[in-house]
Amino acid sequence: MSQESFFERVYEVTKSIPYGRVSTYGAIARFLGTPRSARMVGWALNASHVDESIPAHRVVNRKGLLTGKHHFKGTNLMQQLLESEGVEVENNVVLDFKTKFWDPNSS
DNA sequence: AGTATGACAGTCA
DNA sequence: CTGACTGCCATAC
Repeated sequence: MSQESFFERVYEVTKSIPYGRVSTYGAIARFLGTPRSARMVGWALNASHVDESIPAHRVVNRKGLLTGKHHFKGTNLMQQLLESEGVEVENNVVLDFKTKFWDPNSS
């Protein structure tokens, strides 16, 4: 079974997000087998800041809102990274979110 | 063991 | 689509 904590699983999935794509907490949580623990995903990503290899900026809530933007080093760093990958962001919200959305389960 | 917290999701208006 | 309320899970103290 899983010796690794819930967090490590979130890291694996988050790092599995392809370039120019974004995912949601619910999708990740569901991929882990706990669709109700979307909040845990956010918590895990909060601790993910220890590992810079985790593209947490590609993870947004179901509304495509960059909720964790305030958790990043720079206030505009998260948006900057997304735009750099081809993901248009306006007012902390991902444009064409449904098009950029990537589901680990559908992958 | 119980309480408090959290980068959410789903439902209702 | 947005705003407000509730529910759920896991971690930390």
